[in-house]
Amino acid sequence: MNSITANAQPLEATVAELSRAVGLLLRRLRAESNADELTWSQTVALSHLEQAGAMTTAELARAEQVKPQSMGATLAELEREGLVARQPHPTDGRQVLFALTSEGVRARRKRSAAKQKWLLDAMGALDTSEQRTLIAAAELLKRLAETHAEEE
Amino acid sequence: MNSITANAQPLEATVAELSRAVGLLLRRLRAESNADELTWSQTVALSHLEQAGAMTTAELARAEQVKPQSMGATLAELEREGLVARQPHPTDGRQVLFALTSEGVRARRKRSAAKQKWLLDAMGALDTSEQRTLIAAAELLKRLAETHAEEE
DNA sequence: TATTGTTATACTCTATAACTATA
DNA sequence: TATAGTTATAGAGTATAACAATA
Repeated sequence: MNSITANAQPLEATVAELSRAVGLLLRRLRAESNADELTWSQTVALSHLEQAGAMTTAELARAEQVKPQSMGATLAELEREGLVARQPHPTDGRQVLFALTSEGVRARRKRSAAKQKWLLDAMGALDTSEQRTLIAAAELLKRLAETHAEEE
Repeated sequence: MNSITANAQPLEATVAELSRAVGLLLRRLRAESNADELTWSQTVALSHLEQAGAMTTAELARAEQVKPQSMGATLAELEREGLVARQPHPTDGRQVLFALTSEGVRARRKRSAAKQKWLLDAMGALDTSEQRTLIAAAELLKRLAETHAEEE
């Protein structure tokens, strides 16, 4: 319809394909994750804690855009497994800080590599320009996910 | 470590970021989907049937890389809601073809636009080169998701 | 009053296992 | 025997609602 051939595809079709691709890939990531002892959600929570040192339930929930109750369930499970531990918040008695235990650190290091190995291998099989596309896309997808719905 | 600056980031970091971005976006897509009367999985199944006309449980399961039992559950729910109907397979008595009913077509058309409206809006807010990146990424993500794990 | 977290409950999505019917 | 589908069961992930403690 116009001369920008790379954009000839209507945005609707791209949205549909992108949605489906994202669904397929996440299902695959979860399935691979299950081969390990950590679930997908647990892995994500642990990696936040590894980066940040200690976070509250509410902070983690905001980072992953889930409800605090949902994150609370994930943290409770990790705590039961001894991978995270609570610390009192220094100034606010309502809040609870969670941090990796030494076993949590160990588990995280040991498993994170193996966990996403298939994706690493699959990405390694792409050529350099394709890898660059995905690096850029990761940033864009994050931005899309964080777009507010209440903009209309 | 080398001169290709766009690739200076280790692939591991990209894999982690891409995984997380995909998780965030799908969670968001599901949440928006719930505002509708169709769930995410139902929507995906309906769009396959809309494109293909009629498909068997096994075909749909393969297309979405889930087990036949899982797809069977989704189809059973859609059937209960009157959005899809069974047809006997012309030559194989074991197989069952599913197709959209007229209500299924109507529901699909009516809802598909609204369903992904926020993503359409969000993508519309990106510039042309960013949109192009996502168009290319959709294809790559699909390819990644379909990579076999058993390659090692 | 507002915020943080917890407990209780339910729904969606998906899997595995065991089964029936047909090829 | 192999394949398509169904039924039963379970676990992960998430949500909403109602509550308690603290700010």
